[in-house]
Amino acid sequence: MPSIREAVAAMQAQGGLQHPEIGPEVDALVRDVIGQIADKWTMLILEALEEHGTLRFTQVGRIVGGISQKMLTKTLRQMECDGLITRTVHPVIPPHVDYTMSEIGRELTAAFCGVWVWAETYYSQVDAARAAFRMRSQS
Amino acid sequence: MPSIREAVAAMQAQGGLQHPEIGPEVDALVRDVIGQIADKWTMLILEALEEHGTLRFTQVGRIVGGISQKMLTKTLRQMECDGLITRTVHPVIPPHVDYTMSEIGRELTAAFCGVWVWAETYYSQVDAARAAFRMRSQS
DNA sequence: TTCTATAGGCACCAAAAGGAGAGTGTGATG
DNA sequence: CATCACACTCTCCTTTTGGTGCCTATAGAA
Repeated sequence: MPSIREAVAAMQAQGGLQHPEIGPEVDALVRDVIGQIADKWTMLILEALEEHGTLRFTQVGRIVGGISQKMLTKTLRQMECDGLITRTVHPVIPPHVDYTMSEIGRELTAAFCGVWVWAETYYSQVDAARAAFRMRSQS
Repeated sequence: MPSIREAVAAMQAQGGLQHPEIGPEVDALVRDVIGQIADKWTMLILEALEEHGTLRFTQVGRIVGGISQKMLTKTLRQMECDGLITRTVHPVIPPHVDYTMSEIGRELTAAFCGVWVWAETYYSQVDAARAAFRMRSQS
């Protein structure tokens, strides 16, 4: 199993500064990016777009499911801002807006694939661990 | 939600994994698990443990950096509950508690490696996209 | 004797996230 | 004429998140 060490050497800046050539500002940026994209709705929207290609506003909402209009707007704006998706407005009435994944959005989806597989593989073990934890806490 | 179900099925087809049936309750659980572990502090703590092996409470706090005691306690508890880490209490004074990654914690870290690499690779493009977005918004 | 270190618990408070519902503009449709 | 549809925006409200400071026990050091 390849170590995460090489890939995220910048993160060591906090702990031991074993790689001084990667500055703390890079570390902060990577942290910030992770903080933004490591969001529930972002991942679900990425997945919806990966599945269905180009989608309209309400279509994204329907496919993701359980998301309020407010959060849908906000998350889509953030993703557009970060360059994960492309927003195309057709100036017609009623309004028509298309959302499409960008190249780095596709790359991120591919990178996140492993986490989905992990969840699918281990969710039962996580569930068992939670039950065991509750039993331990009671005694 | 059929979207996740199909996506995971596609991943399994790609990776050669096989699961006979995936119901909506499984989907909800997977969503829940993703929602729990897709957390900033959880990821940083996982990385700290991957880097340094077994750690004590204050060591984790120092290595992660910028985390309050309250959030450290809470996140560690959640991770222990989910079975991502193992907590060992040595009944001595002053108290001594060790935190170690479990097997599924290591698997998750490995699965998440791709996202760290993505962030390392594309953070500059994300930064550029944000600047472009701000320019667009102004005009 | 006094002080320190460890791993938290608990109470209080500020800030942010997030949901519900109403409003908006207008062309097409009944 | 009235209604619908889309893609939002806005306000009000509740819930969650997260920070700060104070508290605990006690062996060993100063």
